[in-house]
Order: sequence, then structure tokens, then C-alpha cells
Amino acid sequence: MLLDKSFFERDTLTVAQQLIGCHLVRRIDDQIIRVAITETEAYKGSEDPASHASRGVTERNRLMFGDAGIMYVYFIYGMHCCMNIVAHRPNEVGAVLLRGGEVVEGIGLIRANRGEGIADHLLLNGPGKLAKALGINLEWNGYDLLQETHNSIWLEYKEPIRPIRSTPRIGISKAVDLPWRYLYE
DNA sequence: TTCTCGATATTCT
DNA sequence: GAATATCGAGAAA
Repeated sequence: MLLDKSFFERDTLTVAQQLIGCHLVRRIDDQIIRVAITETEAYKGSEDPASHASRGVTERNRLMFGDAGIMYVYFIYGMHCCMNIVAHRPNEVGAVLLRGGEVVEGIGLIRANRGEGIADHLLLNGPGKLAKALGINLEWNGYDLLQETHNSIWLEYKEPIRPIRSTPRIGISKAVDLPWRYLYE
């Protein structure tokens, strides 16, 4: 089942949790990469000090203030892209960072994007790695995941296959006590 | 296994 | 000019 707008127009924390287990599918020409999402983080509201949105609208973060279901991709540490999905209640602010996944289909294409000789469990265990494995770069910023023609990337709902837990978020220095990271036990 | 550290560019102060 | 929603290599253990 494809995820629709009502899925993303909910509380950012709820969406982050519900995305665990869902399949992220990428089509390149006639080849398919299918990844099960295993780790997410919520960046909710303009008052979350760890969020890009905490200092108001800027050229980079403006999508977080806009429609839910849009991809928000940003460049970080001079070399990596991170892939988010805008998700929040109407007229609110927030996005979910996709931090990790496991391969369901398309291992060959993933290795081609990530480099040969990488152990399976290291292919998708980080936001920069996930984006690179799927061939996601800054050109994807603003892509509408809800559009009718799901030609190149889309999301399908799946039940989680294991219990989910929450922990503090990774790589931040502010609001480190908020347990807004979700992943499998 | 856990750690430290350098690379690198965009964004914001 | 400083910080950053990271990664991988290499050392220590």
C-alpha cells in the first residue's frame, strides 16, 4: 500500500515511528532497489533547538515549513547528503530523517552506488550511506513523494517486523535528552 | 571491539 | 569565522 498525504499529515513523532518497517523503493531505468526502513529521527517544530527549523525560515530549511510528503535533502559536513521527509500536522513544522535501512532487493545496484567490498550490514546503516545507496543527491530536494506517477521513488506501508524503541538523537549537541530517534530493538 | 581524527562545503552568526 | 542531523581509515586494546 502506498503512503498517502494523510500518513504524513500527522504528528512528526508518530510518522517517524510509523515509518519503521516501511519499504522505500527506488527505480533506476528498469532496475529496482527496495529497502526496509529501520531507523529514523524526528525534527519537530520550530522550537526544537536541534532542528534546522529552529531559527526560522531560511533558504535551506524552507521545505520543512511546507507541505507534508515532500523530500527534504540537505548537504552536510562537506560531503554527505541526508534524506528527510516533511511530516507534520497542517500548519506545523517538521521532518523525519531517514537514518538507516536493510536491503530487501537490488543489492547489486546498491553496491554499485556505495562501492564494492562493503559488508552487508554497513551498506545502509547511516543517513549519508542510505542517500548514497539510493542515488539521492541535492537535486532531489523538493521531490513530491505523493505524486501520482511513482516512476523513480516511492514508499509502501509495511508492518514493523520487530519491536521498536526510541533513544536520543545522534550527532546533535542541542536537545540531546529528547528521545526522538526510532529503531528496532 | 572501541577510540580518535581528518576530510570537506554549505549555512548561519 | 565557527559549527555541522557524517563517514571511513587507522590505532589502540
